[in-house]
Amino acid sequence: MKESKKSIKENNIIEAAERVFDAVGFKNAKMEDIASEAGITKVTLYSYFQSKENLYLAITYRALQTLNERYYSCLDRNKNAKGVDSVIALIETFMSFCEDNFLYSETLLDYFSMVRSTSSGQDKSKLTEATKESIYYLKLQDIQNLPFKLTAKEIQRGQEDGSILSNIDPIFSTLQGWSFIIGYTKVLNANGSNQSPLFNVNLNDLKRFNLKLARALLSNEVVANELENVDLLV
Amino acid sequence: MKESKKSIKENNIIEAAERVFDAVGFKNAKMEDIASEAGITKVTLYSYFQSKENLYLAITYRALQTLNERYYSCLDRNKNAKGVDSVIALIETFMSFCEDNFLYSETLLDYFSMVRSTSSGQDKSKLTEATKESIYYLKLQDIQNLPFKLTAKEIQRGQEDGSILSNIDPIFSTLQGWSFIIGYTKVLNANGSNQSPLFNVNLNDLKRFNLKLARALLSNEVVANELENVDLLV
Amino acid sequence: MKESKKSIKENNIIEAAERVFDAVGFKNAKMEDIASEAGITKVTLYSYFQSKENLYLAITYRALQTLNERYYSCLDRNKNAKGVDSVIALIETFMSFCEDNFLYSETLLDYFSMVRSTSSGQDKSKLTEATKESIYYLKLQDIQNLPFKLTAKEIQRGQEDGSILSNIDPIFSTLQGWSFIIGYTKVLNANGSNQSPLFNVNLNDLKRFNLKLARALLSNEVVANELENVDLLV
Amino acid sequence: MKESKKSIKENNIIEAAERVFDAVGFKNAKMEDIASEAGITKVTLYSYFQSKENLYLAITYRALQTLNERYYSCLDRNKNAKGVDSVIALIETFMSFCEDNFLYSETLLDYFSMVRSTSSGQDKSKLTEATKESIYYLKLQDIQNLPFKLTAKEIQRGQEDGSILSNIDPIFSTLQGWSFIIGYTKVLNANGSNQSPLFNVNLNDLKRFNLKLARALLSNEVVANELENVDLLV
DNA sequence: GATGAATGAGATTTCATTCAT
DNA sequence: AATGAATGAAATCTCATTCAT
Repeated sequence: MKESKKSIKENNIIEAAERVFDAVGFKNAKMEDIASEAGITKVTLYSYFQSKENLYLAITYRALQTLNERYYSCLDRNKNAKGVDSVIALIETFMSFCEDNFLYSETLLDYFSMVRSTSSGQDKSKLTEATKESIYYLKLQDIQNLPFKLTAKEIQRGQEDGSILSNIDPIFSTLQGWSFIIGYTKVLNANGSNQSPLFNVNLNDLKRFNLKLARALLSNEVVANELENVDLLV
Repeated sequence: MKESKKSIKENNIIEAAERVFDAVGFKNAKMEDIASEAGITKVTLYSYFQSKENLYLAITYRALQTLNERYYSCLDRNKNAKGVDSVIALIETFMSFCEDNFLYSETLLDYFSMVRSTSSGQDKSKLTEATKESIYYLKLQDIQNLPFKLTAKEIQRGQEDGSILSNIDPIFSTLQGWSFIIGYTKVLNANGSNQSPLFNVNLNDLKRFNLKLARALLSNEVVANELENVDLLV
Repeated sequence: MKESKKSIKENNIIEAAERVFDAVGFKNAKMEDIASEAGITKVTLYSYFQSKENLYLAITYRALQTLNERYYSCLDRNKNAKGVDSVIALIETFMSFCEDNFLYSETLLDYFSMVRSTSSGQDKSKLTEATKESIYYLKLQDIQNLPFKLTAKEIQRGQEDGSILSNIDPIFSTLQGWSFIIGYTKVLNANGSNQSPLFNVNLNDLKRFNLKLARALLSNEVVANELENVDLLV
Repeated sequence: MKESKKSIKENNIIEAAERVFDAVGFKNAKMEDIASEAGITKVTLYSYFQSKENLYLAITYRALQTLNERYYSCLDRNKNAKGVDSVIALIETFMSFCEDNFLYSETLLDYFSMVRSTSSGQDKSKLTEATKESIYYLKLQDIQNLPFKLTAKEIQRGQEDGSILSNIDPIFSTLQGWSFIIGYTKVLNANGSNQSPLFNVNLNDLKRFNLKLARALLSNEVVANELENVDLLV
């Protein structure tokens, strides 16, 4: 089978799996059902994806790829904009991505929970065999830091064009933004959509607030100064 | 068996389960292993906890109870402090709690992911039967909003004592703080501990920054004004 | 479960398997069907016998044990008879055993085909993994030579009591008898029963002839002399 | 493709299959491996032989054809010899054939085990579909009795030329000889070769003894008389 | 006729969970 | 309440066999 054809088939399967996982969750999803949703047999399914976990990681990989693509196209759209605008747009892109794709956002969060700092040689006892053998687990490691790095680079660009405060640490700020996004997404996912209110709060307001906050932290000298002087006392 | 005795045994089991889940994760943990870690047989284990998920929810319940206790004792410690200090202390309490208890923080995040707004009558298709039948699932629903409510009340107290800006919405701010905490915790858990740096960032700095930020957002008029005027442009 | 109980259950399973194998043959027999014939589930079946081949070898072991028992009781019946009579009775016992138990005789023949001289360290490439791991494969090796040895010993007894010619080699004669038995059994099994004639030959006549021949070879000096003088010319 | 070309290819495949079956046995042999041993693909293999069993029966057919050819050439060599010599030569031919071709002898024995008296209308439940549909299964039925018949005819010739006792039944004796051969072969195959001793017996001695015995049974009046008078007592 | 992909049947395994004693 | 055995659901694997191109 030509690569392209094989790839199409893989895509079909992944999409079928996404529908099933989205509908009933990982645990309840049966390989049999995923296969029949994809219009193939279980064995064929296994010939493409060697385990249920591998299939889940394939979806995770797709999620991250999709996110990365959105990042790149966002960067492209903002290549002439100021750095700070681009950074905010990236954060907004991530948030929107999570709003639009419950499954994707969950897979990404699951993934980041799982890796537990792959940089260091930590104990892998929590990884299942299937995960360790998954080709997608490897592939994910190659691109997992991409959104992070792209954001950090954009912050630097902002510092160069003067739109972002020069005394902030790009890495730190990226991590800070990352934690905003995850926090927002988790709250969002615990809710269902940003249309339905959680405790009477419209989650869209939460998003907007986070974005404003991010912008201020990146570029507002007054805010920066004030923060500098906050006394923690803890 | 007297209640107390039974309760002691339940505790032993839960603690054994915590050790096992902590070591190998939920998926890899076997009921058999948990039973033998607790020094009992599988069937006895089942007589106490009717399913693996129920056991996990029992731990989750314990996690939330523990968190709530820490909240209460934090409130007690700060009953004479200003509202804003108390709120910041609560946030710090939650963060520290997550730092100290990887398993507890994961169970809580899992739980909040799972409930997906129990307030509204959403589809429960992703809940397993075991979860629906779990007594701890019910018990959790009774206390799940407690930390949230306590925080909101403390913000109101802060507004009354003048330490917190009067024009902020306590519910909104609580949710905002909640998302900070979750974001921080997820980043933390993806790392391992706040001692080891992630991308060269000391996570303790991230924590301190978040706390400062929270304090500023609650009480700093200048920051509030600046934020008010941020133009999003997104 | 007490040993006895476990043993009873194992027996039930083996008997169920015998019925199924007898009815449809090894290849066509499904573990599922054997399980349900035994009134248990597949998994339980597997907990007793780890593979289909192991189950088959268990039947083989039973076949050999049964044969051995018949040998012992035959020896007991003939303990006061002359050696030659005992030897002929043993051969007749084996033949009858094969007549009565098509499955058993096939399993034994399969087994002896398979072992290919376990005495020497031959290549085991034809053995499946399941066979190599079978406990019954090991157990069979312990008793596989028993009927052979018992026969040889009985020939010696016959030589001592004068009922068997002193110049024959017990081992050689045993092997010779063995090949008679196998030859008869194979012809028999290719037929179905010794009641239905094969090429118009009543197989019972073949059996009687073989027994007569064996007796003559063991004890008839005239025949021995004649054979001695046969010129092969081949 | 011309018939001859097709036939050559078929031969190649059969020979490849023989190598594989010989090396690892029927059960362990994979069609994939046979195909690649033959330098073709699995599908091509299937276009020539419709099933694994059919392929095995093709080998069986070849075995029987080869045996038959050897019988004919043996007959030819002995067309001027006395009947008894010819019969003994036939038996020796069969035995040597089995010595030389482990796989062939096994296929033949498997085949004769399988047919279970095709003369009568027995239940075919143990035959697989693949066997029933095999063209070689049909072809085998046409020639399966040939060695048997040729032997019987040769015995008759011996009776006519006076070299074989007139009062024996050719069919019965042929069957008797057949069972000798099978018995010898099975013992042989359980051993490996007639060079290596089984229980210290040189299998070549067993062969020679069987041949002598056959000759005596066919032509020696003294032996016949003695046998006549053997008392079975069983 | 050749090829790579797919199918179908059934063996085997793993566990959470339940039963019987 | 404790124990060993059994169950049921689903994952996974192995191959002979078939399909589509």
